[in-house]
Amino acid sequence: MTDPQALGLSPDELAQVATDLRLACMRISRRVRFEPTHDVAPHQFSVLARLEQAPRTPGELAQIERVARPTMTRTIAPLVQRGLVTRTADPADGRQVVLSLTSAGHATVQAIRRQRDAWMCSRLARLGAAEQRLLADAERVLARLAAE
Amino acid sequence: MTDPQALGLSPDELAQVATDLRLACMRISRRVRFEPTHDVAPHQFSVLARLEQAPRTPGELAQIERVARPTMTRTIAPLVQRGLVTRTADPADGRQVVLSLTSAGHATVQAIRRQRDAWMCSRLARLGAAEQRLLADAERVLARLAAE
DNA sequence: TATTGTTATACTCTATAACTATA
DNA sequence: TATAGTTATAGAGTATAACAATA
Repeated sequence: MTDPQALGLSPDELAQVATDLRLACMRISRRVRFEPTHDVAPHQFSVLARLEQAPRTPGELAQIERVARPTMTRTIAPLVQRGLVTRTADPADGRQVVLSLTSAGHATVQAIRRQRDAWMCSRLARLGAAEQRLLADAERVLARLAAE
Repeated sequence: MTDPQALGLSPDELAQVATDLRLACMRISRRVRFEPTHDVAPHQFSVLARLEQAPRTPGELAQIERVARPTMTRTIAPLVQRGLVTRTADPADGRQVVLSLTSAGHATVQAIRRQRDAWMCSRLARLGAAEQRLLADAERVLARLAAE
């Protein structure tokens, strides 16, 4: 097993790739986030995306998003006021409130997602076939990395 | 030229890769940013990193970071107070102030960068040799994408 | 008494408008 | 008069502490 092709990168090479890959991901993330949104701030979008999966109480959302409960109260207020989220009383526990996406909320989440995808999609389209396949393969590894 | 290997991905495949790749980059970026920092907020780190390249005036920094000048004034203040940045008068133009990193500022930038790299580096190290080389190649394409 | 959610208050980051000093 | 920077003030987003309603 002395075939260099079978070996991983050297520690130095690995460190260089780590730095460059991290920077590239952060820059892409930044570019995507700076794309025009439907006047929905990042923390608001996070909440809408969570509620898209399933209705949640404010307390659950606070825990998921790792913010204090009063912070979530204030994050939710304008979303309810704008008609993107509805509040319903929990029949089983009078203390709790259940938040759900309205149809307008669903539409907003999808529109923002489409915009963000469009940024990446237009850039991928300009690449050559080999590079497109390279990124398609790399994406699977990156997704695993991010999920760890 | 009907060899399918020579063709790019189909529009549907491209859209799927765009979505997945974007999400992976955003998640990695988020994970890296959430690593413990030396009590330096993201916007403060941006300024320190700029000053590492070269000394700058507050006005230049405001323009580069795309914030209002008074915002930059307030961003800089605690960095000067903590001894990470020094202010010197511009001998050629009495209105201007030149900001530079102190040695403590340099050390802080490098320490934060090392921490961020460590997150990515430890994960790359666990990958197989082929995946490491795949990401090394993909990084070059991603960097180009981010720079556009 | 413990828990869910809100209100009260304060700190940080951002902005625009007004001010000071220099060109 | 124009420019660089700061100060004044205000609007979000965040936090902790105190409160109300319910379990």
